[in-house]
Amino acid sequence: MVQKKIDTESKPRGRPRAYDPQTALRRATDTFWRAGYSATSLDEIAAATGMNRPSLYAAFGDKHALYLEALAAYWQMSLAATREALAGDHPLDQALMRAYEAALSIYFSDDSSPRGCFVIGTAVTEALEDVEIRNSLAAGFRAMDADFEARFRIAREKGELKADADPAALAMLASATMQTIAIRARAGVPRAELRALARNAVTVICGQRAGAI
Amino acid sequence: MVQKKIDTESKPRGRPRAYDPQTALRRATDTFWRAGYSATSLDEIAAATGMNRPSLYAAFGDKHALYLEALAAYWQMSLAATREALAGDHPLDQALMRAYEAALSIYFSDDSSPRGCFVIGTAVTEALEDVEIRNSLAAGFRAMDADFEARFRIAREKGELKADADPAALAMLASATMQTIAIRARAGVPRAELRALARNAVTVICGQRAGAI
DNA sequence: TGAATTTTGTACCACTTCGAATAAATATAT
DNA sequence: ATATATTTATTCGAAGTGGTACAAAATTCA
Repeated sequence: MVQKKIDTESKPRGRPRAYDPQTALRRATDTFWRAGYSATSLDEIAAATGMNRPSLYAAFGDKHALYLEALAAYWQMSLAATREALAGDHPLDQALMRAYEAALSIYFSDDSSPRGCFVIGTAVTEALEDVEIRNSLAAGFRAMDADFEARFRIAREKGELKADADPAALAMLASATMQTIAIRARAGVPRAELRALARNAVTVICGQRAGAI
Repeated sequence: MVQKKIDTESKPRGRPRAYDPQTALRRATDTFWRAGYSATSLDEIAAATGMNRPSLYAAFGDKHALYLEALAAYWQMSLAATREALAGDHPLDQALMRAYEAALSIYFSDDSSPRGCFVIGTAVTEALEDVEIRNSLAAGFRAMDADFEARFRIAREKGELKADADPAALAMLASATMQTIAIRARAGVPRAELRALARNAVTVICGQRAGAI
């Protein structure tokens, strides 16, 4: 007699859905990811999700709303991955490398071919003429900067960085490194090369070799 | 009686062109710049250039060929600007800031609104499914990396950097900084903020404050 | 069993897209 | 003048676009 949760147990009235909204959104994301927002047609998304267009509209609204939902979900997943990589008590350089490795496994998550970052690969182009996408971009970058900066602040307190190190400046460089990896992945640079790039960047950022006179 | 140059003086046979290919290409570039490759129609380009579609075809070939030409011209202009900024005998930090200032004045060259980098804003999206664009991207990035690296090598020889500084690693970071500026400009970050970002990055890259213990 | 409800699938619509075919216009050469 | 050469302008067409209307299908409730 215990009603487990409201509406979790009781089946809805009409014809049941033939798709799972979660996986449908993931498939739609994959489709946008390859060709970008404008070059992706609703027919392609319908084919990828196995839904037909009216079902897409019922589930997500129009193409724009669907893309925004995909973008938001990607940010959430992506930022969580970075945050989790930076968490824990690893040394600074290892924590940074964990973040870049996490990013790389997203950028190379497609078996057939590397595709870089969904945000960099699809949202940046649209940002100029689309306020909502532009705002999502700005907010996401701020969040990533903040995550890096928090870690650098901890590092400075722990003595991993000199007392006069600038966490915000280092965070920008860490984000920039993330972005250049995303871009270069889409330009065809192989994963191993990007990993080496990340290692070099980490070395400089941590100040172990960045030589001034 | 002196024939100045072959075919420079002698007018061609038929109806003269109503457009200047140079400015037409520039206008087409501006159009792609705003909305990207896929979202820009030939009609919009025709309107922007004042040409009609058949004339566009006669002059540049199809949409794809036109875009490739615009992309090549942009790379040439953009790389020349960076190279010129890095040339001369300015101190390293000033030379780098000159490069970023040059980039900023390109990214903010439109009076109405900032638009970031043409490459980052339009080519990265298409790179995945378009080999020629992808190759152009890869080559352009290599060229920019090489330009920065050459300057860092000189800096090391001149004693502006420590003897064990890694010019290639620093060049990647310098390129990454350029790219993050390009991306953030398109995301709406104001110019002054990007200039400050560049200054911070230069400070770290030059090793004046990048503090390790 | 039959009514109610929700989703699916087909078909359709108005519009845009790229590309080309064809005719008109404008110049030079003879 | 007339022929020739080249560009411009109009028009067309076939395919694709996002979005919607509507009937068929599949389920629950009474």
